[in-house]
Amino acid sequence: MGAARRKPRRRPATSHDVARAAGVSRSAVSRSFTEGASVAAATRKKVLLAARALNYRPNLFARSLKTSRSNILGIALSALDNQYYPDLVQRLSEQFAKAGYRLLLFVTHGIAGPDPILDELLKYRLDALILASSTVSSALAEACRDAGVPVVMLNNIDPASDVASVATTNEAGAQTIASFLLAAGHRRFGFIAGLDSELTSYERESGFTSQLLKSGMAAPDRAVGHFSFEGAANATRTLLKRKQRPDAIFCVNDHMAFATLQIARCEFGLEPGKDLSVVGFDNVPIAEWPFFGLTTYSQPNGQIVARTVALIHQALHQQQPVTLHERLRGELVVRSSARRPTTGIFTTTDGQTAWRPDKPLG
Amino acid sequence: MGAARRKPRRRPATSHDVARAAGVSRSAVSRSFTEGASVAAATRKKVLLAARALNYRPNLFARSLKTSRSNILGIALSALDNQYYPDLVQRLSEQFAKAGYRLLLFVTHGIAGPDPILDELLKYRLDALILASSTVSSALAEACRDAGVPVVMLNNIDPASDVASVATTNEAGAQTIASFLLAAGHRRFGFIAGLDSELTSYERESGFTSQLLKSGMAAPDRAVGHFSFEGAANATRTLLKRKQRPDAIFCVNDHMAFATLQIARCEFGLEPGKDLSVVGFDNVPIAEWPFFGLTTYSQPNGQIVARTVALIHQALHQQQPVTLHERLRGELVVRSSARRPTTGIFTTTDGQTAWRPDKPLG
DNA sequence: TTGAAAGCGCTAACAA
DNA sequence: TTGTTAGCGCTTTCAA
Repeated sequence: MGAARRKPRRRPATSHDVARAAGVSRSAVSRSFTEGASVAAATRKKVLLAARALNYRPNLFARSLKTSRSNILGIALSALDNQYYPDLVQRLSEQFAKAGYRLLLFVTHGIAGPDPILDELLKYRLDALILASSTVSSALAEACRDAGVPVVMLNNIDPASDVASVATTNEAGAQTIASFLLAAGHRRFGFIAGLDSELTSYERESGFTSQLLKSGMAAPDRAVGHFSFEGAANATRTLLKRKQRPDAIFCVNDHMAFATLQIARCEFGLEPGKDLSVVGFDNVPIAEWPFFGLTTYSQPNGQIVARTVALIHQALHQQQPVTLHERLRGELVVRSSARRPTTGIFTTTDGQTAWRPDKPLG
Repeated sequence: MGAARRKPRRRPATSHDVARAAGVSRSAVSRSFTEGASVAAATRKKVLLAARALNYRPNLFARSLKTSRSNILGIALSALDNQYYPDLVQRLSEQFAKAGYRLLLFVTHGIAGPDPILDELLKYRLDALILASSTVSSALAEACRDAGVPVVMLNNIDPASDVASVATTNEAGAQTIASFLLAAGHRRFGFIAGLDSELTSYERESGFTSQLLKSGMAAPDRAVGHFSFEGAANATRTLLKRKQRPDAIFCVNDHMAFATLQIARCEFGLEPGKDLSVVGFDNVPIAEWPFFGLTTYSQPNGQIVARTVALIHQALHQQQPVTLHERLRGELVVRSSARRPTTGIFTTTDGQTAWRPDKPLG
């Protein structure tokens, strides 16, 4: 079947082949494929024609040897089961593709020390590295940076480190959530943490708690959910079994909030938004599904990605290394999983219902 | 802050640097980093020591120039929002990492013709290409194959093409679902297709319909959901608004089944598993969440990935190109979204509840 | 077991 | 604008 049309074509054509076919030098071929190089239009046309005929495409790895630019970016991820990441990866992939970069995937499931993956990362001459794994240490980031690879950490800030990072305003977001729940009349709060060692989790907890204390409330009853569904389910059971159970729970991310929502309803018979308010953080795509209707603080993924692209572009095209900690503001998206305050609700430009405090938070 | 400990280290160390430091030739360095090369133990130790001191790591791209092996695999995906893919990608990434390969990501959102992405793919000297996007044409696959890049298509078979593929037994799975629903006493069926042009969708529909007809039933009432949540929501509304509404709906994948479940309950007040049976296909991670409890035909992702690894290994280490269409059997995982038959239910070795027909299907 | 030498495919001075 | 030349960092014959 179709054996006749199979071309063996053992070795792909090289610039040498094209040069010969077009009757020019290899430099002319190279220049024809380089944006803004000085080639006569006629020459380029000849070359492109020959190239097409021979199915020639410049070998990027050979090019990278000369230019020391691979056009490949590494991206380190851990939990792809957390719905937040697929969306982020898709956006990053799209935006970087536009700029001529591809993403090389490194899935690091909870690696502690920097060493095992570091060798792997450095073997490929990555133009830059995006660390989007919350379990990855900033030591790894620094090692890469010291090896000359620009690094951007996504949603995983280490203020003590001078590695560039882009993140959401976790603390302000959590403060907004606290104010929102207070404005809705809640007085007994629960909090489900991710991992105590994790800064993102800490920042959100800190913002939430500080805002409650500032308003004269008690600190929230807390449990740790380990960023996993099962962990969050257990944390929810712990909180809801207390004699004085909370009537509002803030989960450090949506993934865990989904667990809380389901355990509350299925095991405790509590109606989210009525008997219990549940708020998450991330605004992952399925948060808007009718079964969840999760009220959650959205991460501005579009902006996060745009800034990441800009930062890496800057690191690649300027002399001095980028050392910046950027914070991007999200929005509290209001749905049905939490009771609504009577004031402060508005509609955003993209048609979502959101909430902001009447007066800016301290 | 910490400026003192920053090492500039402009250019990474090369084998030449290491050779000089260790007092050996560059060949000796190369051999020390090559599995099974003939080097004296003492020499290798010297080299490794010097390498460590200089932070040397072989440049994979330079190596690939000589060996014409990049150790990079391309993976083309479209819908990362479909929960099926993150799990697949994670498994592929893990298994291939073990074998020394990395995945380079190509997110193709519904590209029609082969050309735009083909150039991109071929610029990188990929050792092989995994096509896991259902919207990608087999023409693209053939173009890559003809360019000398082994291709494996995942869950996207084109029987007319001789490109290797690994897929689930879609037809048998759908037949099992039909039998399951029949055994549970259903007599009025609905079907939500993905895309009419898509073979996976067609195979599942064909298996479902043929089994119903074989049992003397009418063909299912059908609507097209375009593999999207909104599309499936609309398809569900269409089916449930009929005067003779179906009491069992098979959705071509889980992603759409979630939409059906929610529309049925939230907009039509139907209780899944009681008033209406809903069955999906894939068994994505969240199918087991309490709110869904989706009865669905599982894809054997572990096996799919294992076979993909094997196929690519084979294509890379043997002479003749691999041209195989592999089919792997899944299991109908029984949860609560569909009424259960009284017989045929059993527990699998990994503790899941599943169903098989009493006598094998024709 | 080791080193010398050639070359993988490309780009970038430099000179013409 | 073009071709010549010299590598980028590595592996791999081939001799020693």
